[in-house]
Amino acid sequence: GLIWMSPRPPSSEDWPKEPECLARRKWSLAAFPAMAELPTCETFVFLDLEATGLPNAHPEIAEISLFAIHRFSLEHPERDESGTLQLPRVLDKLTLCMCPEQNFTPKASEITGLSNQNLADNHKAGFNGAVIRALREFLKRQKSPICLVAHNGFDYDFPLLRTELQRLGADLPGGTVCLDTLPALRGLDKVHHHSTRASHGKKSYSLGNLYRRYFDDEPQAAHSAEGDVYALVMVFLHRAQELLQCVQTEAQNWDEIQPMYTPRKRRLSGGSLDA
DNA sequence: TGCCAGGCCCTCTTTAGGGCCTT
Repeated sequence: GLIWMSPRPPSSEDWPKEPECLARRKWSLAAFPAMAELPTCETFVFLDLEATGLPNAHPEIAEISLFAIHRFSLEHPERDESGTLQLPRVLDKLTLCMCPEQNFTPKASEITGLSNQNLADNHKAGFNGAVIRALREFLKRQKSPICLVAHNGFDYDFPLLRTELQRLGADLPGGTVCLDTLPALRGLDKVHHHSTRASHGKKSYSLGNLYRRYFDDEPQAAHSAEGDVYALVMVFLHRAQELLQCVQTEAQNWDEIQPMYTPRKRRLSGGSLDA
């Protein structure tokens, strides 16, 4: 006879016991099956965007930087004689600059050092087909599955990148997942907090402050895309073992990332998207 | 003219407010 394989709703027994960073996570039905099927990510692509403003300004990307690092280098960090963590093997690095059509907010221009005038003076093209092809080819060179990593990425970098891609009718390769180091690190600290409550006051989890706290040093080239990716890689590396565990349960499918805003469609420039 | 992010977290909380975090 026919055996009816009813899909069983997730029960508390299905919730991962390890790592504890997820003890307080609120599970959504949408996230659950994806988590169960998530294969081990091979490559971690750390990324950062500089853009014309914050989400309320409907920003456009002006600079993007990506460092591709294999999980092996994150699992086996190297230190120099003094014990200082060394930047892991960066397999490929891509930094692109583009002239946005949207005006920079004064604050965005101030902190990034980018401006519409300067990018136009340098005859820089916008976020176009050539950018998308470069991104795709860059990702194609990395062993999959790929996990994108960004700080506050769920609320900023990933939705904005999705918006810019959507504007040109493009998207990233299927199967890509993404991780946000901001909630991941907060979650990790929360788990251990009860034992060290009095030791630190309120901690800032901005990328710059994490870097200062972990390395007792000033981040270099802050608010350049490449400088911030460097800081992000080092911050990740400092807690790589824990964060790599979090990926299995905290990562989201790229397909589930909602665009930051609905873009006005733009004519594709910079050539066709066909490979 | 009037609009102007938003999800998460903490707390003097849950009938709420405010700060963080990203540019």
